Amino acid sequence: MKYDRVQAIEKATGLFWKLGFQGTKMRDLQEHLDMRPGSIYAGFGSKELLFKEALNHYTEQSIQQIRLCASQHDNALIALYEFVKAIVIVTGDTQKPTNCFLAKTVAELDNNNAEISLWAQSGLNKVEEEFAAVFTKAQAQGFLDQKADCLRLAKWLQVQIMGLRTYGQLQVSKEDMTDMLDHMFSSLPKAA
Amino acid sequence: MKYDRVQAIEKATGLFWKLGFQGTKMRDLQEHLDMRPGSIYAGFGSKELLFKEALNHYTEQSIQQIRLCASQHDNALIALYEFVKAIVIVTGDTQKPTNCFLAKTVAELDNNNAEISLWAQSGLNKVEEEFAAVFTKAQAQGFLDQKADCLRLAKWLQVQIMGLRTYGQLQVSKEDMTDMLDHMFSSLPKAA
DNA sequence: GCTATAATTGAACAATTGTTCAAACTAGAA
DNA sequence: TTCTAGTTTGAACAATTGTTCAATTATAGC
Repeated sequence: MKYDRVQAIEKATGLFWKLGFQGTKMRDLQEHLDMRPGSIYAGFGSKELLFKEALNHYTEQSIQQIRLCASQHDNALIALYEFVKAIVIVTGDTQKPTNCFLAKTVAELDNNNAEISLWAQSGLNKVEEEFAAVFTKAQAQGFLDQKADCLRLAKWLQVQIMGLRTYGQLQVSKEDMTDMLDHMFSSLPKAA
Repeated sequence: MKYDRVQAIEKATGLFWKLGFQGTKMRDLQEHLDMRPGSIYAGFGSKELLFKEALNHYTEQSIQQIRLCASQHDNALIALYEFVKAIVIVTGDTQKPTNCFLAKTVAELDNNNAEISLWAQSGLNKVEEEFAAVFTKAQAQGFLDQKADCLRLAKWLQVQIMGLRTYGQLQVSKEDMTDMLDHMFSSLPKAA
């Protein structure tokens, strides 16, 4: 029976996310995906190609999450707040790393793996565009100052999320995290 | 002739910083330090112990930089601004990664290398204490609101730096980085 | 059933990894 | 010079790495 491709990519994403590209060994993947090396290579070509699939999957998933949040709240700014909160405030049961897979990949790999790093950077750009779109929506809704630069705000949000997610790997209380999150969003240029 | 220990640690720090713990191979170190494997092991014990030395060196260096900035400016808030600016705004000639070595280490290593990760976290705590001390100084100088929580501000500053340094790895213009940096510091609770 | 195509298996490979250690070298005291 | 304690050397090792491929098993059309 042929293996379930989507499920395999999901499992690979989880492992790569946690261990990184170099930290994940083919034998870890074999165990985690319950696939033999031949099958993995037949299906994905190489460790690097499978990793790129994982980056793509993660990026698409992230964008879907942003759109879901945007559709669930009348106020686009609150939608962004909830999106970030869901990522940053750890709910004890999930085992997902607090870290951003794309940012982690960019940090891990240098020029020896430039292609993978650029792949991850491209994912971050897509996410940033999505943020900008939601800010524009907030502007149209009248929740955000008309003069605000949405592209710049999207960059700013990326920085904030990267900071919070990196910091979240340390032992920080939920209160401190929520505190910083609230402070962050209260500094946005609200409509007059 | 015996090798120069401090210089070796400095070179090792640069390499580990750029390539990470897993990405740096013993043979890279041998080449970079111009030392044979036997000498490295005689001097440092193992790759892991040398890495810890590098983390210590980086942490001490960072704290010294903060103190230097603090001593060079009458306004402690401006001192912090200049410290962050020097780190985040890339001056073309230096080859230092924009990334924070400690944060990168925490991100790279999971529970399989918990000890090293905790070592890096301890370094981040020391730096955070140093930030808190400078904020307290700013308060004493009357540049910061007396009611401000300096420990909380230190955490906030860590988050901002982590965000900016991670984001700085992408292709961003100096203008955008400076813009975010200025915006960041302008949101501090200045004294009335 | 039979055959042909597709997918899976897992032993094996060459390359790379962190590390060791006997031998060679060095510098200073006698 | 001779002795000795401290260093450095680099070939070698066992373990681990990403990857391959001939053999095996499964699937589907007749």
